[in-house]
Amino acid sequence: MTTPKPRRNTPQRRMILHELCQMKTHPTAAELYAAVRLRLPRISLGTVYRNLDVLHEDGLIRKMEFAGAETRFDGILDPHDHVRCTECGRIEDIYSLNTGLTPEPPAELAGFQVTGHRLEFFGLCPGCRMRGSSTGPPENPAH
Amino acid sequence: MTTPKPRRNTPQRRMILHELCQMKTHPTAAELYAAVRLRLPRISLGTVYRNLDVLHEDGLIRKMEFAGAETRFDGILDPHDHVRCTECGRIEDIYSLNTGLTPEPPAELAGFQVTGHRLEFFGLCPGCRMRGSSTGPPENPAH
DNA sequence: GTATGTGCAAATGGTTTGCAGTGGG
DNA sequence: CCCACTGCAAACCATTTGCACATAC
Repeated sequence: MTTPKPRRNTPQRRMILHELCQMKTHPTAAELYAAVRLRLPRISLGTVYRNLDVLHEDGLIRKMEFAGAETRFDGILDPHDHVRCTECGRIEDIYSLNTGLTPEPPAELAGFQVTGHRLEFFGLCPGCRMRGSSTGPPENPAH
Repeated sequence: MTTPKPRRNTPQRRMILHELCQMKTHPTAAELYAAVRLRLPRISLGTVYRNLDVLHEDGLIRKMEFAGAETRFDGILDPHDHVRCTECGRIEDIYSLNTGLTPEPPAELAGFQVTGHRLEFFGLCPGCRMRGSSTGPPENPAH
């Protein structure tokens, strides 16, 4: 049924996965590109994107798409939610929240066959909070 | 503290709000542009975007930003969640779900001052479900 | 050998912006 | 009569893609 696609173990792919798993942040493709380029100076951003797709398709990494912000990637796979700082874009993991969705979200809603969900909080991270973002809201989260 | 910005009641702005409130779907800027253009043929897409921003800023409409998909707009303001079809992009409102977040989400998470949240489900809408999307998944929702 | 993967550069597509002119209050 | 707003077109920017070459297996 699900014949896995043939994959080649290229240095680029290896290094991308390696660097991603090192990083404790949730880097964007561009940030990861910068990190990988220190080791593989001739790698291209397109290759980073293509490999992130492949790695995600193979279930080796997490791809976190955010509304109105760059996609971020994560080498850690256990399920959790996120808080995102509307000021600086920083992401933190949320494990402890009782979302009322555990252990499983409803299998059906409004006739839709539900295959997944995403719970995302936004606000101000400690840093931005402290330095007082009275300079005005840079982003108006959609809700 | 919060001095409201001076606004002008232009025909374009009036028509955009009017059309949006008529529509029962959650149109994208382009869809709304098409609808408004039937009445105001010389309006530009840029004007639609600018007015949607203004209307959202003034709290008159809802702006729904989705990960990896076009932003959609809504003239209805009461709080609710959404299911989005990963096949055709269709959006349905979810009112009935106990998310464990009501009446208010936590004011603080991981040191963040939480200002909002978004709960989004994805799956297959009745139509796409029926016609069997065995053609392969067109989108790999990030979670 | 072959077809998957790569570097490069150009294309895409939703959204934003600069500018000169318009018109609401 | 001023400044918020408009139409138009170009700019933006994250991401994707076409192509010719390289290389993992």
